[in-house]
Amino acid sequence: MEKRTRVPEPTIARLATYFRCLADLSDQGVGVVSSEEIAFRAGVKASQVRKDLSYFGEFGVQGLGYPVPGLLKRVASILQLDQQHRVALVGAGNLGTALAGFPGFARWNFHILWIFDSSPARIGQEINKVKVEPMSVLPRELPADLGILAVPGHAAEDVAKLLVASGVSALLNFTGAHLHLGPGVSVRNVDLTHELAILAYHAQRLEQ
Amino acid sequence: MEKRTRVPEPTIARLATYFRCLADLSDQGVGVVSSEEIAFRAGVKASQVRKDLSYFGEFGVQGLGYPVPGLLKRVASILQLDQQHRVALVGAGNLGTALAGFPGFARWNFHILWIFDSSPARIGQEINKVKVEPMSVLPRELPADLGILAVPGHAAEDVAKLLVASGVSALLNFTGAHLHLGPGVSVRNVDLTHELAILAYHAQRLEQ
DNA sequence: TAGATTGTTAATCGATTAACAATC
DNA sequence: TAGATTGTTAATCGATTAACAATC
Repeated sequence: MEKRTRVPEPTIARLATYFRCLADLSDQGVGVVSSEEIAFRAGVKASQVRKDLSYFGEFGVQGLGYPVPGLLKRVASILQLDQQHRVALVGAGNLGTALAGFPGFARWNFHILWIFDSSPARIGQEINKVKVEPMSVLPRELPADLGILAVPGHAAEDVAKLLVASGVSALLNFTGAHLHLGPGVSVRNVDLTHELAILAYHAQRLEQ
Repeated sequence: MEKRTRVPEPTIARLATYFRCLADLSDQGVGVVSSEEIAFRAGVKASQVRKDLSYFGEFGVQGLGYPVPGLLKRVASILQLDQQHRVALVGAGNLGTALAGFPGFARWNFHILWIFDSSPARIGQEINKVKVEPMSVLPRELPADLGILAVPGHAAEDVAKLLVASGVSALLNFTGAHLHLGPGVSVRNVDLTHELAILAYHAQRLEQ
């Protein structure tokens, strides 16, 4: 086992993919799986799977493969998916509302427990059993580890700072704005228009 | 200018970020901008900006910077954002409905013109002025270049193939499933639970 | 002209992949 | 034992960055 090398970010992202594959295999009652099979399902190379897992320990049996239940548990534990996560959502517009009701979150142990918005029309409404609170109560000590930003781009940075001041240490940012935050906060940017733009670029090249 | 080297995928993704920065600058009436300033707004290095742009030509003036209107137009043209895009959406659940009404899409010239779903409860409904059609009409020749997959994971691959058979050459995949499609189709995967899992991993490390 | 900033090269960095010894 | 597959090393590949000559 490799000792405490920094784990590459792409490895973490792939681990989530492996988790999903392993959960499927587990549902199907498969007991042991090879890196080759995981790789095929995840769309990567087998050596990549082995390398990724090796950052965290030795989970396989030579000549045989990986015991599915054991590996599933270990990957879940690495990604903290064996724990309940409390999530604060800011922005109860179109997208925020959809995110609040997204069934995939609960299945992965992510629970949106707070929703904030600045629009009087939305404050007080209930979305998925959570009451929308005014943004003006922020910052407020929140026992949440994760935050989701679904506000307009121009408000992004200010709201991000309020969430961080409320105790959130990782943010999922849907605003498209680049956040200038300190090194103590982890950010993942999801920009839906960017994704379509990238596809538009490729579609044009594929049409020729 | 570099000649016809393959453009790295991360470069294309950053181009979308630059586009947004340039649009902001243009709105503010800024006439000329340096790679340094673009880089700061986009959260990258200045040399990265210059390198990225150099794949497509020379757009700057030495000693001065880049003329904002000109560069904005060029980047828009590279990403095909100067053209209307017709998008087919499959899956009118929680997420699909939110996507259909996402105002960012229209602003970037992406128009969802078709919505398909298999649930009788949803078929015939109107979402954002588009009538939901039964999935059973697919495949059908669609003058669409882009497709969005917002169906449950187990249906993902079948639906993807129907869209491809309908003429779509690029897919935005929200299902979390890995799609085994040929090389003639471009796919971007957006997996919201994966994003939260990655953040959960980092949040744990930041808390120590 | 002096100062500034581009475009491009070459060096660096980091991630992916192939290969294979270890071993079940 | 023979066959299979892991864990790990070393080679490859590709992307980022620094540096600087070109030039406005």
